[in-house]
Amino acid sequence: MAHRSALVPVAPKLSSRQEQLLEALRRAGRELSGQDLHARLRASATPMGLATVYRHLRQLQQWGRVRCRHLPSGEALFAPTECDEHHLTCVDCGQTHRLEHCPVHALELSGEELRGYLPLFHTLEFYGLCPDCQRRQRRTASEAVEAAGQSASLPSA
Amino acid sequence: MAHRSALVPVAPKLSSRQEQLLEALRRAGRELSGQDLHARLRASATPMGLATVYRHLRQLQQWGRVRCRHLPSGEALFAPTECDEHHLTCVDCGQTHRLEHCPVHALELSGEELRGYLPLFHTLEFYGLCPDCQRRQRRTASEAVEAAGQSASLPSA
DNA sequence: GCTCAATCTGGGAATCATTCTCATTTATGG
DNA sequence: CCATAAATGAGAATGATTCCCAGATTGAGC
Repeated sequence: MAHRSALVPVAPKLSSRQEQLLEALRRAGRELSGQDLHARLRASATPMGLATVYRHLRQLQQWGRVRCRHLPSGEALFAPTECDEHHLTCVDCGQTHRLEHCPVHALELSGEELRGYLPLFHTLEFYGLCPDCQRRQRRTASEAVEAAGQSASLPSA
Repeated sequence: MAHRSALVPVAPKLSSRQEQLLEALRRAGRELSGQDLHARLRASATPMGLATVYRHLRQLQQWGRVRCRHLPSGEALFAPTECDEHHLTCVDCGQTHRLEHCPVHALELSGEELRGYLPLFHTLEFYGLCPDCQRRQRRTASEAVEAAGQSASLPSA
């Protein structure tokens, strides 16, 4: 991934609260929601209000230091941009798995496609049905078919 | 893209309301939010309540007929899965552009990585700052620097 | 055509993450 | 120590989505 220092127009020194927030994200070792972060910092020596957490998250995102993705539930998850990972998520139960091997290596947009944007980060997310939810849905479907009262099939799963 | 017919466990005939919803999405020619769809259908001969819109959208998503992505604002946008496109979105103002050329062609997960999931769809989204927001931020930053009444420099990183 | 049960539907309340408001606190410079 | 600006957080406001439930619709069986 290209280093941001050369590109970002505002490459600001972070305030101590911003450092604190980013550090908490790094320590977590996994993506956290705004609420998660608030809860974690609440326990620390210098708690941070929810409004402040969200304010800084947005700022850090615009500075390219933090990226954000959304679960199917709508919950927003944040992580440091240097932690560039992708996921496989069940659209039913919401369970998500980190992908070990990034399926795309050099992921970049051409200059033309950039339209003058300053690139900050990207998300690549896969969605599907996890084995449990597949089973549950198959079961429900069978019941529906039975209820529909038919003859022939039930292609033996 | 692999056709779903062979894969999806429940490849159900859609109810007429579900067809109506999917058709509205197709006609729109762009991604729509649940609220958008509700508003559009409200005008039709057979309006659909908000609860029903969301119910069917979820169901269609689990059947692999509809995919969903989230704007930075958290708003969820839906589109038919056959319409497989990606975007470049400004993390500040939220403006989004459709990418004309998909930057990745064959995007697939290995069997091992699938963990038994039934793949339904994926999203690949790029985020950055649009030219306007870059300018605005540069301006703000300069003011800040002036206000800070500098001297030497930003201790680089 | 009629009856009954199961399903579908939509209005409105409930939820919940996020944002906004604004009074207070903190930092900075003089 | 004073004055001004920036940062902060408590709590209200917002807004999308989901939940609840009573009424409407459907389809099977008669």
